[in-house]
Amino acid sequence: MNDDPKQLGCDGEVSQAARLAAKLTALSHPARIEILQYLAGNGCCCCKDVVGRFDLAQSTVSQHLKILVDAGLVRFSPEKQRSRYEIDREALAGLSVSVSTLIDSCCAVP
Amino acid sequence: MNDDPKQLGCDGEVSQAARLAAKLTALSHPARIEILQYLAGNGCCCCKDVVGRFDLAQSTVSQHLKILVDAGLVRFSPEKQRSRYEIDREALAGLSVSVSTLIDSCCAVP
DNA sequence: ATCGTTCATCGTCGTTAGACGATGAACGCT
DNA sequence: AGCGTTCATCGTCTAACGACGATGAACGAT
Repeated sequence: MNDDPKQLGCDGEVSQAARLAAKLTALSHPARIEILQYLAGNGCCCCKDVVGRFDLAQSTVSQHLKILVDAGLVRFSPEKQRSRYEIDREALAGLSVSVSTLIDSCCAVP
Repeated sequence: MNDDPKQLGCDGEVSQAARLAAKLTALSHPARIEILQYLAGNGCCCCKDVVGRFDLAQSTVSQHLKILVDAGLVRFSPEKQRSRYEIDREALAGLSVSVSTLIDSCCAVP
């Protein structure tokens, strides 16, 4: 385990960390955490609902929602007029497992 | 639960999301995830060890380590010459709980 | 005393994030 | 047809990130 020339695996390990980091990036903003909680508490929301809830411009909220959608944490249905945003519970559960796994592996004493 | 004027709690909830977001920001970079794993696997390391492991400049590694330390995920002992960096397992465990709590609360059906 | 190591910090540079207003498309309603 | 709503997108601006090289301090070793 010490004879690696330089960094960390050819692709598998790197992209795994990168994938997790991408999802964590989506979660690493207070507004997005609270938007997620709001979505969770309200099942299904349109952008306007969220806008009315936070002190942010509509474009900003739309951006944050897009980031959450792109990260795969929120599902998006381009409804006719008011698009619907909904928590992706499976994805969130998966992320929870990933984080736990990472942290557990870091906390385990070798 | 719908009569809040605008955003989200006066301070408690907001700063809780902000605090979590701050820690997640530290975790939201592939290099830092891998540095964390490396520290976990090696108990206690100096900066040079990490530098030799990753394909990053010493100053960059030092920066990443500082971010992890500032987030409270890594403990730092300014040893004489080679400073020691060590995983803070308690903090990591606490973060794991925070993330799980957040996600569980988001996955719970109201 | 001098040299090599280690490391934090500074300054720089290019890129991205975060916030906003403005705009225009799509739609419901009258 | 015309109006109001909703929303994604664009452009802009500032601030922060990520990476680097250079520098200097602190220390061990010779």
